[in-house]
Amino acid sequence: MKNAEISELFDQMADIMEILGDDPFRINSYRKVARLIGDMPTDVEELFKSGKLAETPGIGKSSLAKIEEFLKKGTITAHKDLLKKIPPTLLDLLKIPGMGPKGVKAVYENLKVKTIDGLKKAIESGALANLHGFGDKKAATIAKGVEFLRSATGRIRLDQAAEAAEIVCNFLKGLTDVEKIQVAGSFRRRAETIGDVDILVVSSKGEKVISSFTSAKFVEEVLASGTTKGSAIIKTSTSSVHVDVRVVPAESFGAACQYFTGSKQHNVRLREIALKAKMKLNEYGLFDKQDKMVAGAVEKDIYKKLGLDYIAPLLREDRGEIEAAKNHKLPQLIELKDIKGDLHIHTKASDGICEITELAEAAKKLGYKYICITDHSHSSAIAHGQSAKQLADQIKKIHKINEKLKGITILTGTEVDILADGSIDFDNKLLAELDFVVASIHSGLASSREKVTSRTLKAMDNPYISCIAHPTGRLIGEREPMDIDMTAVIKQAAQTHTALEVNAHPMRLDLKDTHCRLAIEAGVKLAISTDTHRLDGLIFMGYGVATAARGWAKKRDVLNTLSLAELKNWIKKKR
DNA sequence: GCCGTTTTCGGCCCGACTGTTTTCAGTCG
Repeated sequence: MKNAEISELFDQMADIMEILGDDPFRINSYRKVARLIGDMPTDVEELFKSGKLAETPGIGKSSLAKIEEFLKKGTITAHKDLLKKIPPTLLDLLKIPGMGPKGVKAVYENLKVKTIDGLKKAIESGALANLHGFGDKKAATIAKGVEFLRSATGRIRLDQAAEAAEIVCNFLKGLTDVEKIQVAGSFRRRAETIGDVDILVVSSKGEKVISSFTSAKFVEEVLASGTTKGSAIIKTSTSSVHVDVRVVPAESFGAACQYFTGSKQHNVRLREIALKAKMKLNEYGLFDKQDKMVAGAVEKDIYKKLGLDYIAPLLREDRGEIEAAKNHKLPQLIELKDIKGDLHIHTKASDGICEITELAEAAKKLGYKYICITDHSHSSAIAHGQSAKQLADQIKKIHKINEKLKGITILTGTEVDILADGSIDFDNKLLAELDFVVASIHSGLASSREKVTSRTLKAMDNPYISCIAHPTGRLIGEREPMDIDMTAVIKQAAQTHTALEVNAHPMRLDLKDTHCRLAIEAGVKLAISTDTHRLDGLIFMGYGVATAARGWAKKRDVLNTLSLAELKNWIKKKR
């Protein structure tokens, strides 16, 4: 799949044109193509061949020709030509917070700085501070930016963002001048990684609230502190998180929620719709041509006045939700309360740390009707996988526990390894004893596209395998997904009556949102599971539900919204 | 570079904060 490479090339062309001072609107169209291709869950080559790429709004003749060239030759002439115009290392400078295209151009032309190391020297010698348009403070900001780039990956996981949001919200709740608090930004949309946490506050004492925030004890560093906006790095138990707090007037609260929730692309589309209707939309409200506010205090009213159904934050990515809202075709999204059980759980028997009964009791408190115990199979030696005998004993043990247990049922299961040749770690006779089987790949993740794909397809042919767990194997920020043909996997899942897992762990979120959407469109059931190894991991279910919902999942698209009887019937159909 | 229920040419989203300035440019979201 060449989507990521093509997306990267278009972004690079846009970067170079920015440094060269090219037409901003032209640059924007390159960025748009980069985003569109990067977001596509389907192989761009397939879309090109079927002619669907040419129909995609935002991809015109010129971009299409460049993409075609890349598919045929592996390079884009326009990209090579642009690269000749600047030293390629200037693109690294652009990644430094505080350095934009103008700054990069200025240091290159005036100081002959081409690299981050060169920039560091220019900062140390004072040359940067003496440059026209710069100064001591700006040089210091850029020096910090260089450090930031070296230390951090820049983006954090959902659970890390959640902790930061909780710390700051709890603090703000304690301030007397704060009337309302709302977390916005990519965290509200439950994007898979978060850049910074945006928190909105209604208050008439903006400056006071901001200065309280920036001087709070959890603040490591203050980045900005004005009358309506404070920006700081705060300390959590696992990381340092960039948090922005913005104070807005009550009459603009809804507009601010809308604006700061984004995504940027979604907002651009809304403002275009406003302009066409002779109105203006900004973070203070929606205004008619006499500049009179027609909506602002309530977020839903903004959408209503623009002629749209209310769009849930999870869908605000400009992936068709605006058209659907216009035509009253938005899905009724799945919610956490629809979940009736967790189908992927580890215990002490393999690499978990809990007893079966502890997990069952905790799940009961969450309102679940069933859980499935799925310890590893013996090939996963690192995870202390169970032998066939150990699994057989565990089945008996679970039956016994079920006899005494009230209010929740424990299903017997396993997370069985898909071996290198696509065969399964246990024989079918043993698998037939189990209520529910998830299968997954834990070895050879870096092998070829053909290999990892055919292993997965073969596993799905097994009548006892009800679900493929973490289908791409990615670990966000740590490990790339396998090079697996998801179109083929989804097709096979539909044909073989196999569910695909949405692993809810914030480090996995696998399937990801766009793959969820493809699976749903193909009629595949999703199983949202935590894959927990400990008690407190059960609460990650919400991230999985959000990811599925970002893929437009409704309740009926998700396996573990079924009652126990319905679930058993569903499993029986394949056997 | 892309697009069209005002348009095949002429538009293309909007504001806060900062720092370097003498009224504004650059960056960010």
